[in-house]
Amino acid sequence: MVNESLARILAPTIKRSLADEIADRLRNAILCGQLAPEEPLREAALSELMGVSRGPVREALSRIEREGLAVVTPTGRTYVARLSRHDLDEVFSLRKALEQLAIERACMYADPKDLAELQSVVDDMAATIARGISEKEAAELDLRFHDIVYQASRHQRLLNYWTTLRPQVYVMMLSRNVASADFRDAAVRGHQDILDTIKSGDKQRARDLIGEHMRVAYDLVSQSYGQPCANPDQD
Amino acid sequence: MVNESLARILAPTIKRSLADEIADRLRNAILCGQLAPEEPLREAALSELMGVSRGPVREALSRIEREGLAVVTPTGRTYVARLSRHDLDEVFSLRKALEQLAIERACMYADPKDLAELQSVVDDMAATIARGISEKEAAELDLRFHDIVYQASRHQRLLNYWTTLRPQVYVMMLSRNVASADFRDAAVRGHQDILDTIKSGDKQRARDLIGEHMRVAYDLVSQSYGQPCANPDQD
DNA sequence: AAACAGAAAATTGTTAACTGTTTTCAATAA
DNA sequence: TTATTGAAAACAGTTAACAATTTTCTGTTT
Repeated sequence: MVNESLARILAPTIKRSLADEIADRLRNAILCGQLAPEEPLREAALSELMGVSRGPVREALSRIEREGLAVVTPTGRTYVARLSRHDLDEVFSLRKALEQLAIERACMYADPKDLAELQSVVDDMAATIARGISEKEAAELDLRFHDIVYQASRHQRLLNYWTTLRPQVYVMMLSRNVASADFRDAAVRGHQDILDTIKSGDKQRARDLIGEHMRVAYDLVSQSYGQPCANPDQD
Repeated sequence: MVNESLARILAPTIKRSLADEIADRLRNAILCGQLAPEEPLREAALSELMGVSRGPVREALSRIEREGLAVVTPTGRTYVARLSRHDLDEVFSLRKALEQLAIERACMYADPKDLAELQSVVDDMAATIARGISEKEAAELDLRFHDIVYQASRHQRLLNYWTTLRPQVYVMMLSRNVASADFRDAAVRGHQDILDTIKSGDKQRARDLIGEHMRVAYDLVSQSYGQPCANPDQD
């Protein structure tokens, strides 16, 4: 066998089906707001617009639906999802449960490479905030940090679940307030604390910290969603 | 508007696509062991066997894969999944996180109908154990109890996640020991305790109880999967 | 024997046409 | 004007054929 870096360069090209690409393009269009909530997603129209047949579009729509970015009526019509406060509560309560599991395992399994990547994201955050951060940048840096935590948790199923929940979290973060003063002040310190706790290996403290982190994230996003829910989960 | 019972009778027939039905049949075949682990799932062969075209079969296979009952190679070949100890650890750690969220919410939202259904399952368990319970019956009654907890949690996304995880849990429970003496002795009391705690509304106690319940379930199934993992999650 | 190359078969990815249902719209009646 | 009906259009579900890729097989070479 040859050396490792050559193996990486010559590694088998990962097969991406048309459906994968179509799903990516649709997801982007929705996340950028080019496809607004409630807008119908018609297989025929999309396939024509995107220059492919209905098959791959159909498959892509099914993924977009799984990710919660589209909803399907009982009669099979698909529309871009409009996320309500109820959705917000569901997404964040679920996310909290997943993140707590992820960070516990990250405490056990994170290797130096994971830790370095986490630190690099925190540093990026500090630098970007210093020169003025946009909503989009704030959301993407934040999510990238958590992506690495899931990666470090060494739990394929957990990562899959996060991958399907992630786009909804992104949509909600973009609906304002994420780059607010509160965020700018707290984000760097908050994520650095989490990283330090992962390094320390203190699972219980990590759990508590990420729980609080989720509560803060929820509150921040919550302002854009009308009157809050009676009991936004305290424990 | 007419009366309620008539409305129920004349209610719209839920549209089930061919893909839905094919997925059900494939899932059953796998759960019954008629399709053994590693067995290839070929679109053409299955479509012929099941008397439909490849389209619905393709869609069904994608769902079966999502449920973890099948795996797809990088080149698109699909096989019945063989679940390893590593999968067992993943499934049960994830399940624990989901169940803890579910039961907390069940403490808040369960209505008398949910509680009655839970009690009825516990009673069924007692009766079935008294007359000799099979592996299959044990697994199905156990899962039915937890289904109701998720239903009572009033959390659509959480229920969806459970629905995709459930078949893997079922497979693992069937791989022996679930109807063992340990199970028979503990199952009824264990589930009754959980139900009573939901009734009491004590979220923290419910969380702890279901956490312990998951540990017991893990240990029971674990025996069939070779040497245990270093740290099967203690907290 | 083991490794390789090339042809043949098998299999998935993609497309386009067909079928049945749902939705829309316009004409008609209350 | 507001319901109701029926026809037309739009749409998703399904199928079958085609294209591209992967796997298997077989003969050849080392």
